[in-house]
Amino acid sequence: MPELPEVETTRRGLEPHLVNQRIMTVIVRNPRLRWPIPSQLAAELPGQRIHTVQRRGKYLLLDCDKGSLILHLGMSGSLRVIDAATPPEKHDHFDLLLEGGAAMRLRDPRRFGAVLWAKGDVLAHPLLASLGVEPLTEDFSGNWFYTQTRTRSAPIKQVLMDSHLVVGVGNIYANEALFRATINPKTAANRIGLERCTKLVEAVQTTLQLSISAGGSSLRDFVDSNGNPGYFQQQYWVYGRTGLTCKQCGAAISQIKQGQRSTFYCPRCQAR
DNA sequence: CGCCAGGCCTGCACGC
DNA sequence: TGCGTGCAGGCCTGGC
Repeated sequence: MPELPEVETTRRGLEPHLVNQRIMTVIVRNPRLRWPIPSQLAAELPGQRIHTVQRRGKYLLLDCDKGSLILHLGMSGSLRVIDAATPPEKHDHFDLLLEGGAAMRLRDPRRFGAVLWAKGDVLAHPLLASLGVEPLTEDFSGNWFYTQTRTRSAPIKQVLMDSHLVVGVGNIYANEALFRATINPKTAANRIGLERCTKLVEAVQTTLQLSISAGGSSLRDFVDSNGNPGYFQQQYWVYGRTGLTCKQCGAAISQIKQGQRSTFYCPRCQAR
């Protein structure tokens, strides 16, 4: 389940293998992702050079000569750089063959991911244009978050996961950050004061940073890696720990549903 | 067999 | 009226 740290780790792993590489061939084995992979890619991409590998939210952006390739991993997607001769497996839907014999291969069993092509300003693409602030920049501050949430009466967890406000905070890290900030996930966002907003913003940043740092250790093995950099090393405070004891206070971790998503929290540490 | 997990878009209903 | 907001549905497969 790639969240921002996994996407950023993937970006860092891809970057040295892709930048300044020329695309030789595009292989689409199954175009049926969240949206169809554009059929013109196979004709349009070969010959183009990749200039940068960037990230916006959970989208990876490969800036090429004549446009940008937009990649999203959905919830089960992974990207690897492998030898182009490696036989594809069942859910390997998309390859970019590079000069020199390497390939970037997308695997996505559940096909919630996306491969799209944007000409011109990629950030103006409909999927990217209305995204919120990047959580690891100064734009995401306690003051800003406090101001933004005054009109939001929804539970703080759902507001935190609104990608039109702040990007990259998925279910796992929303739960973890709220624990760190000792805020109850059900609290209405506009009932959280400036001080606690600041605490929450810092908790989000700490949670994401720590996770990126953990994922970084697998970067060296990105080529031929399992394609899930960092993901298996996670240590969670609350996520997936229903009924287990809180690592902070020993109370039993609760699980509830919010907006059709599972929420985990410590009823004692996160009382309000 | 049924249910659940996950990201996030789309479409719809609601209130100011 | 129009907009912001919040809710629900849908897309998929693997694992229990």
